[in-house]
Formats: sequence, structure tokens, C-alpha cells
Amino acid sequence: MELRVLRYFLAVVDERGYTAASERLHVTQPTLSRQIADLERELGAELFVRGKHGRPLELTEDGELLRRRAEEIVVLAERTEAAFRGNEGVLSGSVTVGGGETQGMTLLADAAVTLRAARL
Amino acid sequence: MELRVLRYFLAVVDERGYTAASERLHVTQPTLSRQIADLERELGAELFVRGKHGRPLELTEDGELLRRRAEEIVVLAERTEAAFRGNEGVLSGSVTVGGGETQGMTLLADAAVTLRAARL
DNA sequence: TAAAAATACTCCATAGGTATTTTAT
DNA sequence: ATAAAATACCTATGGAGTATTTTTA
Repeated sequence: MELRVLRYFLAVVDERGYTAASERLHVTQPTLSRQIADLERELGAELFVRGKHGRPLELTEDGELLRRRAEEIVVLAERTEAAFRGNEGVLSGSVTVGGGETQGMTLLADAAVTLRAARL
Repeated sequence: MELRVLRYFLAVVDERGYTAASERLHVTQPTLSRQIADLERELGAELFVRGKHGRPLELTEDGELLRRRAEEIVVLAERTEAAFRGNEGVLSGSVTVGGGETQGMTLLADAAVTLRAARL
């Protein structure tokens, strides 16, 4: 079990599907498909409900358990990395107004955003 | 940052040296040397006090910070893996009396040990 | 000078990619 | 019929090994 794969898993849960997650992660859909399959094999557990049900992949009970654990682990790792970047107490990201670059729309405005907090 | 490397790091801290840690981890000393160096580069921080001081590698302040965080992360990951093995609340390992197999000594006795707890 | 760590290479396992098929709505 | 996931196959990055050379107590 590696952090990279846990991040993949969380992205798939978040985006409710491999394709959407693969875009967010900048990897291809088959890569995700394989990594999640390997993870399921490694843990000996089905994480998602396949087929049948609604398109947006649904978590099994095991999947739900892993989601909670993975979130804790990944968050801890990210905070640790942030600490070494001297970015303790800092959250940053970006906001875009006018749609993403993939839709071929005119970009109206965007901004880099940094929230600095006394404590996290 | 990956769990594998955090485990390497903790082993080096624990064994106070690359060579001893490499034996415990069943990897070679240069592999550890490189992985830890990469980790230091990635974090932009020296983790161990080089040379000068006492042989048993000493942690820097950054190293000490990482040790605490890494322990949390790795323990969480191990508990998660254990949960999927249906081994919640179980600790196992082995005890050997008479020296390890590498010393060419006669093996006097060993035992697989499992501690089962109601809650962990 | 005798350990342990660092360096220099080589190799290979596997993460990741492309192309395609299968599945399910 | 169509959009997403699975499968097959290939490529290549980097993890890990062997051999050797610094280090430093």
C-alpha cells in the first residue's frame, strides 16, 4: 500500500469515476483502473460496486472503511510535506471564473489564492 | 513521499545506521543510502547529522520532526492493512533464542507469537 | 585500519502510456 | 448508441542490486 495509490483511490471516490479522476490526477484512465484493481487484490476486498448500480461508482462497505483511513493517512502526509515546505498553516489553490481551459472557452479571470492561518 | 521510504527512514532511525537497517528491511545499504538522500532532497532538509558526531547516526531537528510524523503515518497505514487482513487487534512476530541465521550458529529455538487484544 | 556510508554503474520490475474491446445505461 | 471501465500490450522511469571508493572514529 502506497500513498500514491491511496491518493488515486480518494480521487476516484471524489470524482465518482475513473475518467474524471484520471483528468484531475493527470494520469490515464487505464492506469487508474489497474492501480485500483491491484489495490483491491492486495487488500483482498472489493472497494467499488461494479456495474448494476448507478454510473457514479459506489463504494462498498470495505471501500467506505478505506476511504476514511486513506483520508487520515493522506492528510497527515500532506501536512508533513507542507511543514517541510515551510507552509504550515497555509492552504493554497486557484479559482477560475469563466470555465476550464479544456472547454475551449474564453478565460475571463483567474487568481492564485493563499489562505494563511495562525494554526491548522 | 511514499510509505515505503518512510518505513526505510524509521528503520534507519531505529537501527541507528544504514547497514543494520538494510538487513532488517532485506534491502541493500546503497539502496537505503540513495532513498534517504532522495527523501532529504525532496523535503529540502538534512535528516541526519553527517560525520563529525557519534557513529550511530544522529537526527537533526528536521529529522526528529519527520520521525514523529512518519511514525503516525506508518502506524495508521499498518492498522489499515491489518484491518483488511481481518487482523484487527492482532500483533504478531517471532522470537528467536540462540542467535540469527546469519551468524552460522545453531538455532536453539524459535516461535511464532501472536498477541490478540480486544481493542487496539 | 576497520567499520559504515557514499558513488558509480547496471538491471529490471512495474508504473504509466496507447489502442482496443467490453460493458451498461 | 454512447460514455465509461476493462483488457492487452508496450515503454520507460526509477527502485534496487553489485562493485568499489571514500569517509571517520
